[in-house]
Amino acid sequence: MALPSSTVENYLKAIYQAETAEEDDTRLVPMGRLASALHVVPGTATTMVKTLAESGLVRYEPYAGVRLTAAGQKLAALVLRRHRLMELFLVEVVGMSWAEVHDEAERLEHAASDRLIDRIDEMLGRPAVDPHGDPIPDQDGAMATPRYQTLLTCPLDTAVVLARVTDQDTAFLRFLEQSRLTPGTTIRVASRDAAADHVLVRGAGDRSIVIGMRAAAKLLVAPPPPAA
Amino acid sequence: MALPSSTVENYLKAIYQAETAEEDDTRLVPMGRLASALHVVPGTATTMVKTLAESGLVRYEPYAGVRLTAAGQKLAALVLRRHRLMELFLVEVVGMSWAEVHDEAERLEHAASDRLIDRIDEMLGRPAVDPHGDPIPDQDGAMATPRYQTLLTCPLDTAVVLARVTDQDTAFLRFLEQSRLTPGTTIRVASRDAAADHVLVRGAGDRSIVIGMRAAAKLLVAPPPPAA
DNA sequence: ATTGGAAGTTTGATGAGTCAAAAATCGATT
DNA sequence: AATCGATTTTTGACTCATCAAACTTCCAAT
Repeated sequence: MALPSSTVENYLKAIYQAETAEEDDTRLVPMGRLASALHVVPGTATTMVKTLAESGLVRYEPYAGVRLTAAGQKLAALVLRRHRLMELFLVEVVGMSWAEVHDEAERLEHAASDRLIDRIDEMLGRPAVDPHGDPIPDQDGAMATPRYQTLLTCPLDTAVVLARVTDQDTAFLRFLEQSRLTPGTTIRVASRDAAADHVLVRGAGDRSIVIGMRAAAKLLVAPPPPAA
Repeated sequence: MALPSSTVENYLKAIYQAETAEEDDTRLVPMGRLASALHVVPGTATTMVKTLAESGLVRYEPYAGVRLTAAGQKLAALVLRRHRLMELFLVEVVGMSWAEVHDEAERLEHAASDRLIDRIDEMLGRPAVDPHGDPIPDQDGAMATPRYQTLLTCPLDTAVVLARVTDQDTAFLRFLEQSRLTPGTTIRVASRDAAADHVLVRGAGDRSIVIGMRAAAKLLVAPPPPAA
């Protein structure tokens, strides 16, 4: 019941993200997925998960997988809160690039006190989302979870607003930045070609960007806001 | 030669600070002092120091003590750089209190990348000292080390500028803040009484503050700057 | 010179987190 | 239903950092 180690925090975070990555959120997270998300061998994940289960943070079903308990969910959400507030802080206040803050926050999230995090939250005006559009949980671990469409599912030739990017890879983010595909930007999907495995996006300034379908699935969009 | 663990960083920092705490900087740091600074038992310090010696970061003389090599000094200075820039950043940019930033920086110094630290350095205008007056090493680990007097040694009834506080204890710092004894303040020592073990300070707004001699030794002062 | 106590070192053990590799289990296909 | 292959679990070992407690060394006072 002492304060969780950063290893424990990382396991909880990874389980949380694996759970919410699937729309079917009743499914257990298999050990293999968890292990590869954390860059450990499967045996390590099994061992760790069993101790997490003993702490009451997860429910573990041998050979089936793992799921967070309410306590584990709350802790995971608070880790995400620290991570996402830190990211936004690094972008807004420190002036770091959108693409590079993830790795930095990955370490700082375990070192920052609640006091510091709350101060940052206040400075930023209690923001709802981080620079990638990921929602920021509040002090109780509660967060809004809007359901977005992706560039694969949204209507063609219709203006939509890029709302969220579900991949933190630096190179990918740098590409998006260069292509002006950052959250808040209004775009439209011109066409999709399953055979070519690509999507043609009409972005800011009517520029055309072709991205693969795997990448397109990572770009979440919302209907444009009612014109101001 | 991989990146040092935060434990290694803490040992180097503690050795560095123990070395420079004494004016006679040719002396070795005894294990006991190091162990108590790090809140470990002496045996632990001995073991760790031997592995540091194998890495070439310290020179270790059994039963005598330990001293940093050039490599160890540089690494220690870079840890202090991260720590002190972080402290100043937390005060200046985040608006945290002088008294509480030390503990926060104690953890963040191990998590912040060089990139972040350099960005902070730039934001703050490449400052020379942190909020406690401690000098900030540059990227190469070099730092100015002015020799100050203390409230025990400076001339009586002479205006001096409080330059540095060599104790990071939160309660002590809070007391100093309350007493307006913060770096940059011009003060004078009205009297010293060895029998009473106290020093009478005339501070800002001519207020009188009586502090013990142990505390007085922690307040370093410089001659006042030539009047502007 | 001896010696007693302080300081330092060694030894054996522990806990956290990890890997490699052997063993067990599950499930999909025949 | 039997089996093969993928996934998962188990086992044994290892590293890092630590402590407790036994042991050694040093030095200052007799």
